[in-house]
Amino acid sequence: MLDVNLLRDHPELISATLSHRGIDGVDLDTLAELDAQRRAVRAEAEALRSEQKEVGGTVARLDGDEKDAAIARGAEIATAYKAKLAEADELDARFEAGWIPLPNLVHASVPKGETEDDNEEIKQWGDVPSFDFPVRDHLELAAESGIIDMERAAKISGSRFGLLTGKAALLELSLVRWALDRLEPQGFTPVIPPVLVKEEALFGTGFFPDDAEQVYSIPSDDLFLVGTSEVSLASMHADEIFPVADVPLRYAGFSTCFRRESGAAGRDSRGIFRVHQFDKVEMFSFCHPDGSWEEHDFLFAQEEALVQELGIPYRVVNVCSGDLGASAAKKYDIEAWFPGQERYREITSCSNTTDYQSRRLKIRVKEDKGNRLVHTLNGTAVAVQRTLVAIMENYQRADGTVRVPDALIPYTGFETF
RNA sequence: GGAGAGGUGGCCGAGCGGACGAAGGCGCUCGCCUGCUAAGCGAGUAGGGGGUGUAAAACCUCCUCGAGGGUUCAAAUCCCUCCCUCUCCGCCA
Repeated sequence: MLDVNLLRDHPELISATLSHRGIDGVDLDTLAELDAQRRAVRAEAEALRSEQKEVGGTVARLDGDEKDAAIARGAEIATAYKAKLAEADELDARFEAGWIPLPNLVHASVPKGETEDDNEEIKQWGDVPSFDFPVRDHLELAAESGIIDMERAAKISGSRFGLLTGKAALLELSLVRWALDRLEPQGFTPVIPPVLVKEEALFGTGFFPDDAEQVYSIPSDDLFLVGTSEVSLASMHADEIFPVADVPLRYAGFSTCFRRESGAAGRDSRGIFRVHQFDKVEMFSFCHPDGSWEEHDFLFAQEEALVQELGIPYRVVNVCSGDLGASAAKKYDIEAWFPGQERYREITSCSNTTDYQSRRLKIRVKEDKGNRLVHTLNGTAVAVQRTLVAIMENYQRADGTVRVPDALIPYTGFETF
């Protein structure tokens, strides 16, 4: 959620962001009028309330006719107050309906564009491997050993579910543990959070109302399955005020992630590249509002270090405005090279959501001159399934086996699979 | 799932219809005092919205005592619904 003061003092910044993001049809003038109106009506209601309290206060001290008169007067004011209050509430609701969906202000360095095709490549790392044998994709590589079983997964759960068995399962655990071991010394506290969350958590992080169609819901219990542990990690500190010394506060959350992938019908339908359920280690940081761009670089540096240690060639893209989520002010994606697809595909992303989430979640840092909203940032450490695919395809050998990246061997206990 | 207890400020804890945003204590901050880590004394110490503004300040006002509704001139206090925590029983990874 944006700061309402922007609408009052700098509406041009909002319109700039909207046009940057390619969103039109938002009537800021009407919103501003509605805002002024709701405040005026709220002020009238408050004046009545103040009078009511004053009159009410005299009732206890009066007797006889005077008391009766005060009670009668109080009743009149109470009626008027309730009516005015209802009017103010209604105006608030109308205002919020227009205000809440507005996305975060985008950073000036975000390229303007509509789809991921407009993302700006800013870096390449590593050498795209060349093979002197026919390249297999991850499913072909898994065929012999059967460590990825799509057919049986479909039997259990339908399409877009995967089953990792044997060494694939062990490799997942190795990846997770390896990532946590790298992050903990950098100040990230490992966390295993709930993945079933309340609506407030999704609203607070900006996934509601914008991406509601991507979220699995459990209507019988009013709970939702998270698409990323970012939701849980951000929400765990809702309504808190940190001492300045406590920030940046960093977590590395490990969780299963659930995504409906609605609208992705037909895309990446092969294997475990895009599935409804996957596992991920996610970095999350609550930091001082003056330091979030540095923190963004810091989180991104962790991502690069991890992918580099795995030795997977990648490129970095600065995600364009149209491909940016509502809560992000800026986002870098790392796209790994997938020999099976012969192109770069996203394996991590790192966003600075500035105060967009913290405003909804009411997370502040204590300062002498009033408390300030923290900035929140998130970044993928390891998206297990996609990383597994990237490893398999990049480390494949002529005989169809795969070499385990050196960094993981101490964790896997095996060198090939 | 069954039975009971309870949710108040950073923490503990009073209040159970009227001057209560809230006694008291602890903690913390500042000052004083005491010639030795300690003690004592004084002051301050929740968050948020709106308004006036000499706009850094100061002032006025409203909201918040788990959440939401209701009763009343008036609710932390009474009623209803929901959520959460704790204890005991049952079940269970």
